[in-house]
Amino acid sequence: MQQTGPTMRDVAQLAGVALKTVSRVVNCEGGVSSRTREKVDRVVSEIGYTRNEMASNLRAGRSSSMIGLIIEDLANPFYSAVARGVEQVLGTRKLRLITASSEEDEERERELVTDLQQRRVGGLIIVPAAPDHRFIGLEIDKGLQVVFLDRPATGVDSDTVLLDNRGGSAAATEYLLARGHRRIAVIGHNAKVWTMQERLAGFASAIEESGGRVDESLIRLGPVTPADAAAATKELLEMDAPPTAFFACNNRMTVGVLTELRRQCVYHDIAGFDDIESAVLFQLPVALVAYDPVELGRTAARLLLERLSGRRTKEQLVINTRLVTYSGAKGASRRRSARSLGQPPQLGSTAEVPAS
Amino acid sequence: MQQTGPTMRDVAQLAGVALKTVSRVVNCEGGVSSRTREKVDRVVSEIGYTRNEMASNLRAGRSSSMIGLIIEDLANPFYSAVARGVEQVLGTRKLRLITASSEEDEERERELVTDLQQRRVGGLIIVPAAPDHRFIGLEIDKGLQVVFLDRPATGVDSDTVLLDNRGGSAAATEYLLARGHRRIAVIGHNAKVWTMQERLAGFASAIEESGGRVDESLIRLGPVTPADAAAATKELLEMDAPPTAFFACNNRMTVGVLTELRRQCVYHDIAGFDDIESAVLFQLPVALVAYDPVELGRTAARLLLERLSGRRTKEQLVINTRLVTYSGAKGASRRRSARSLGQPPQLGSTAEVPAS
DNA sequence: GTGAAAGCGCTAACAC
DNA sequence: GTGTTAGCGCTTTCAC
Repeated sequence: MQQTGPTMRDVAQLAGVALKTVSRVVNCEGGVSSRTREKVDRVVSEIGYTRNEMASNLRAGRSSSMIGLIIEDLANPFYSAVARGVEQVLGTRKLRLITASSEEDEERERELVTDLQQRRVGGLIIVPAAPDHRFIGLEIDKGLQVVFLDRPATGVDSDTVLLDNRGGSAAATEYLLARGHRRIAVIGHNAKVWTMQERLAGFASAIEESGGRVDESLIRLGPVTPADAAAATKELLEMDAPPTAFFACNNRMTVGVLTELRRQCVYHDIAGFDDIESAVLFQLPVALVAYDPVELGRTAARLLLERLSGRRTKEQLVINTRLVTYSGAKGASRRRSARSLGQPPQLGSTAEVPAS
Repeated sequence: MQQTGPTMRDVAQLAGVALKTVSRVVNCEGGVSSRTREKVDRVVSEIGYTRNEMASNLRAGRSSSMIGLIIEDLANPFYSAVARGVEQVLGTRKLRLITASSEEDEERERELVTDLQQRRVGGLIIVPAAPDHRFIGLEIDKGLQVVFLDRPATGVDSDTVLLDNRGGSAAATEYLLARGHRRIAVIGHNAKVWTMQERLAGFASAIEESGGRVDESLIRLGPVTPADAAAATKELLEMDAPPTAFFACNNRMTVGVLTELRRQCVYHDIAGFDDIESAVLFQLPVALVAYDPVELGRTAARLLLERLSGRRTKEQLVINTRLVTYSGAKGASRRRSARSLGQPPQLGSTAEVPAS
């Protein structure tokens, strides 16, 4: 773990120049004759000198030129796509990304914030896990720049980037309504999660705008795994007046519902939140709410860069979604038979997509 | 970007103690009376002091207690799972992870290595992109600790963690052979990639061990997207003596082959490298070579920690794979009808799974 | 138990 | 163009 290596002083000594001259050359500051520069450069590559960024940042009173990203789980493709988007934007400014998974654990989230604060990151992008984020408010007051992602933080005011959960869910629901369905089941997980609440709200608003009423007996909240969702689907189908269509609140729910429908050879209409890469191969008709998670990350990173450049206003951006329908037809070579029920993905828009 | 905040001196002054005493308290060094400690702690939380890790590491001559992970693309679920595995192991030692995508670009890879070296990371885990890694050899000689992941690096000698590409491919091929196939097509991408070569070698060895011979006319290398793979499949099926089964060298190829087979309503046997999450729903019989990418990451991280603890030998570990078969039967509630043709996933084994 | 002094590797501010 | 001095925020060393 000891990492010493040659220092600027070593280079200066060997090149027979002053420390500051080496600094000038290494940092391309100019004001050095080309003869001197070459001499220094030669020594640098001879002894394999690498500038110590920690010392550099310390002396200059800068942050560590790193950004922290606290997400739920890096292995989740949604979050890793977000991380990639962040990375893309940061790369243009020579900023590096520290990724850390909170595992939805409130205490771990706090620890990570503290840890990254100690490392003097330039800013933080956080998917809020804790129910209360006032502790981050304190850090923000002390000068930490923060952007919240995917969910709003409670008790704090800072930039936020969200998905259009309501609009997307409403569009999916309208799709099912347009196909004549009046008994639509909803399968989703934990209603405590903000995104889930939003998706339910989108569903409800579409139903109500169509003049219908939400039937609570058709709503099943709680399933986590696809197997849970399949079981819930089975139960729903055994009702006296079973649903004729399904709205699945995320990709795992969609897979679960599809699995059960297929098992029973019942081909009800289904719509779901989140696109699924290999949905073409399901050979079942399904409409999915798609969006670009990489763009979510990029947007958050851009907001953070703006803050680092001095902006102090609070922005809230909503990333649009689009409805993609997979026909399920056997010979279908076109994957997506209808698209963009909402506007195309679009940035900088603070407006939510109205239930069209 | 200026991040000053209160320092230890401020705390010392306000608490009426010496700088060193604050340091002792903050670092839980002991040798401080509880009265003094409490006094210091109070000031710390009053003014919201956070220790500056950069300064701490600098003075102590330590590395930055961060590890760099250079992969191809963080948005690729394979790599993000690897990253998660690395993160899990590092977390136990208060080490943070800097993730960076090389985008398979040789120059970018070099830049990232330099950048992370400048930040004085404790070590590096790299998925080698460049064809030649002698430049990393120089850094290793200077004391950088490196573990290579998923592919061996050429021209350098350091710890390496690989997948059992050959064994997995051989097992997949044997599965097809056991089902009576003698004309097996292979669809894979760029043969310049090491993993692809290994998979082809595994295929060939299985064919040859069965007494058969590899028919070059049935091998299609080049496809990148599923659409490419589908087109290649179409071509193969139009041959005078078409193949009766397919071996797809990665998940995208598998999806492509399946798409085309389904389009033509031809239900040939197919085996592929990489598991696919929603393969149950394909409703097509398929055998996939599965493995645990998180374990790959964990293993690499463990090797790196060992190096950081002083080990100087060179280890090469191979992560086993297993063959998972999806029946494709309509009412199949069991997802996996046969499994573990090879040994179960197992660590620390340097032996390749023999073609069983 | 506590503290004063020195200095990690570098850059800012000023001299020459 | 180049060098000198001071000091970033902390830990080390050693003295009391």
